[in-house]
Amino acid sequence: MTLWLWQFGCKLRKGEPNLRPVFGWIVYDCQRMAARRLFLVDSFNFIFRAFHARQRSGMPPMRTSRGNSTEAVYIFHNMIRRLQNTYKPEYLAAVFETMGGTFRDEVFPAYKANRTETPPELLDQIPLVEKLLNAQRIPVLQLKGYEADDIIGTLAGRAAGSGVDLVIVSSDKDMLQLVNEHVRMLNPMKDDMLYGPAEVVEFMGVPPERVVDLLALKGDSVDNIPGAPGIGDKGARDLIAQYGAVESVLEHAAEITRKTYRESLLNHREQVLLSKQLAKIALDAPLDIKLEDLAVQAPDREALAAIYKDLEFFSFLKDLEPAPQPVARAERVISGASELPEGELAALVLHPPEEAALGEGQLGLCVSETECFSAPWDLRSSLQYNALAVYDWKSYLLDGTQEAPPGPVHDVMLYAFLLLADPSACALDSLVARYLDGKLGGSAAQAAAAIYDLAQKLRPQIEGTLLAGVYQTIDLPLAPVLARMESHGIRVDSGYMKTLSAGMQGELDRLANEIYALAGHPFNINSPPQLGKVMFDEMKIPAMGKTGKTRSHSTAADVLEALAPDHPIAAKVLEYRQIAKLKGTYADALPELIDPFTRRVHTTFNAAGAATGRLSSSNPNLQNIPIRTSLGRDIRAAFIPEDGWVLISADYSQIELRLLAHFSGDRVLTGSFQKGEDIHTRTAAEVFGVPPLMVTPELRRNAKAVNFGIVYGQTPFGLAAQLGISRQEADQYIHSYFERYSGVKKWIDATIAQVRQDGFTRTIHGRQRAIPDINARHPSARSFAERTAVNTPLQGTAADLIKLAMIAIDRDLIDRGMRTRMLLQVHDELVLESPPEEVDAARKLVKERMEGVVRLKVPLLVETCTGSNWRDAK
DNA sequence: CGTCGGTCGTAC
DNA sequence: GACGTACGACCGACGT
Repeated sequence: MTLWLWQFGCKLRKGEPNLRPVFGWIVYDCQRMAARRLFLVDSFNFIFRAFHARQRSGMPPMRTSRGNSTEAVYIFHNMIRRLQNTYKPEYLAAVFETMGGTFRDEVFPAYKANRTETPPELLDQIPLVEKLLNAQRIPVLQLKGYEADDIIGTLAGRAAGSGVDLVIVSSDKDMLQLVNEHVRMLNPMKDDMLYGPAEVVEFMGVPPERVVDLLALKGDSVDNIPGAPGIGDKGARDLIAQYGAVESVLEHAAEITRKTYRESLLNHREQVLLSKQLAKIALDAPLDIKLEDLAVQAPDREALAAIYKDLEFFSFLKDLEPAPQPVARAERVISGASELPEGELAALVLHPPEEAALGEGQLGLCVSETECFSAPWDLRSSLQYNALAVYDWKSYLLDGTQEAPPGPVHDVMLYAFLLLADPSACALDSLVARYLDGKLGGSAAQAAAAIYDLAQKLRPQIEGTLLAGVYQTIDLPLAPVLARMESHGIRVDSGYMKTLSAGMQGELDRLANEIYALAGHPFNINSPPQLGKVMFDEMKIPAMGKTGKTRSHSTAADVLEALAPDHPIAAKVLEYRQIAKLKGTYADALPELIDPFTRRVHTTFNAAGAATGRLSSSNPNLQNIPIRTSLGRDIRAAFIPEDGWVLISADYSQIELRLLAHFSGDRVLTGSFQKGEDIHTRTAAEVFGVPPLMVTPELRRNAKAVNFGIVYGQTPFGLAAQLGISRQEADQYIHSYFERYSGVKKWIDATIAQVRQDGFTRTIHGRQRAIPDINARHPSARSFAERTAVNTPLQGTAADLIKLAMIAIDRDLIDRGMRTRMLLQVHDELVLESPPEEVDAARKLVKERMEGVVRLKVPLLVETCTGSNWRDAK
């Protein structure tokens, strides 16, 4: 049997369980498509520094009840566990030095002569460290005659171009010479600071390839590298900046004006060259290791438990206890590819390795009514079960060039979403409760069994309906497109964002003090109840409205806006709120969500996220980045393209109103779009009975609100509140609108009547949504249902259209071998990034695909803009 | 100390 | 009650 895996999306590495239930030939979970990573731990380096840091801290030494020192073992083991949980590396090894000399001692016997002797209580712990590593099944690398640096350097050289990124875990600045685009250094002693080429320049003042030259000139007392006497850090950096490599500095030694430098270099030429030789990490150690030997494996739990007991690491011991797993059908554990059962169809689930589970994932498989299986899932087992073809699917998602799977593809989440049109009902446990009348078991095998059963139930309900077409032509083909967008992510300028945040904090402090002065005392401005008490009880400002549920005085923006002219505190609270919102939700939150390895922000697009068929975006939500206010647009400016590239934004112009024109066939509205008029100006002219040239900005603004209101089913009350006019005036606006746009009125009435009859509404493509409350007794519930009935076909059809355009654009970009990438979808907008030479072609392609996605009674119009950030690409 | 409903505010 | 679809920050009541 061939089982296909569809590897999707992102976020797994952060430990967020984000499994997508799928049934059939294909399975998908949500794993980022980034390069696999090899973590090499510079073990002694960490052990020494951690040990000495702890000793300096004055804490009492950590011992077992038998009196054995364990602190070095504890700290090291804890660090390894933290690495595994935080970064979920695919490959991991601990690198050690051997006792005895290296080639460096032959060229310079005094090398590292300054090193103090290793204290015996530390030395005694090294075998324990190795024992723990063995129990964790983490390979230990060492090679006689070489230092850990050389082993790491050699593997760094081999990693280049192999598709595997290397992360050196060390706090040794010498190691920075190895850094490049695919090799970074992670310093666990310094809050996991990650050094790429840019950080090396910032920290050392020279690029990685000049780190050796820097050390050769300034020397290193720790390793006893002599360097050039009289030349320190600053001097060395300046000389390198001017002349480059050490050899070149020496060549120009005679022309150096500063006397001490000139003479030092002329007199110590050989010593400097020797220093360079010592500082240089070997890239050619004779290592006999294959990458696959370093793949992370599940630990040997029994062995670990025994060691934890022996060392009295009781907190670690607790983590080892396996979680209880309910068994609902014959469930067994499989251990090898040869045991994979034969079968036509199968449901398969990949449970991501979660935070506490020691980096161990689970694979669940269900092949029949009676049997399901589970197996530990980590990289090693994926390789072992090579029938699962994990990496074929990875490459499919990366470049989209692989063949499609041979059989039908069933995704129960998408089926459920098409059937129910209710995001909250589509989680696997809700589906199990609804359709299987049961409870979801905890194991991956149980989840697979549930998916198997759900697929049997749901597929027949889709079959032969319009929903089958929506599934085949829209939702299923969109899935890999979304996965690619999530995987690409978008760059956020965190330095800029931090500056912005600091400025905002200043403003907040200033405003808070002014507000406290007006109130007479400090209070929590962020708390609506406290603010209400201050403004309406203490300061006796007349209150306007009450909030819905708690019946307390509302402090919402519209209330404060009304009070602002007479009450300075209201104006200041409004300003405070705006800044606090932008700072808390965006400026502070977004930099936190930058993936340290891709250096980009990877949102999750939820295909079952909105009842109308729209997508939703979360972690972070990139569909509500501010644009309306100037300060808000500053946030948007933090979204930037790849260096030297260009952001492209493509917007549907008035897509929902165009769909309204199409559906209603209204003469004025269709005519207006066919002639390419400014739609709000024309509406103002119609509603207010003036010639278009007489429409003032004020009138246009009002007409715009009316147009929006029509799409959302607005009431006179709502329009009045929106525009700050009387109910009677709002009534009049809406009345005139329907008089002039009688086709629209007819369509709205007919749509509501149809939903009353059928109980549901549909998009052009057949996506449907039930609206049971359309016949409800409660007038408010019924009105709500009527507004939903009008809005859903407009919003839902717009969602279907942009999804179809995305599928076409994605296909085109792949077929043409373009480097342009689609990054974001914001309901009626697509954001792409493009290398300069592709920008024009990409703009043309995107506009054509979006405008040509369907033929309506009115044209679709797409505006494209470019810029060096998202704000300017507008 | 964690969960959850309420309020408020961003987006389209 | 009053404008459709989302996500999420913050607060504070409530239960453990």
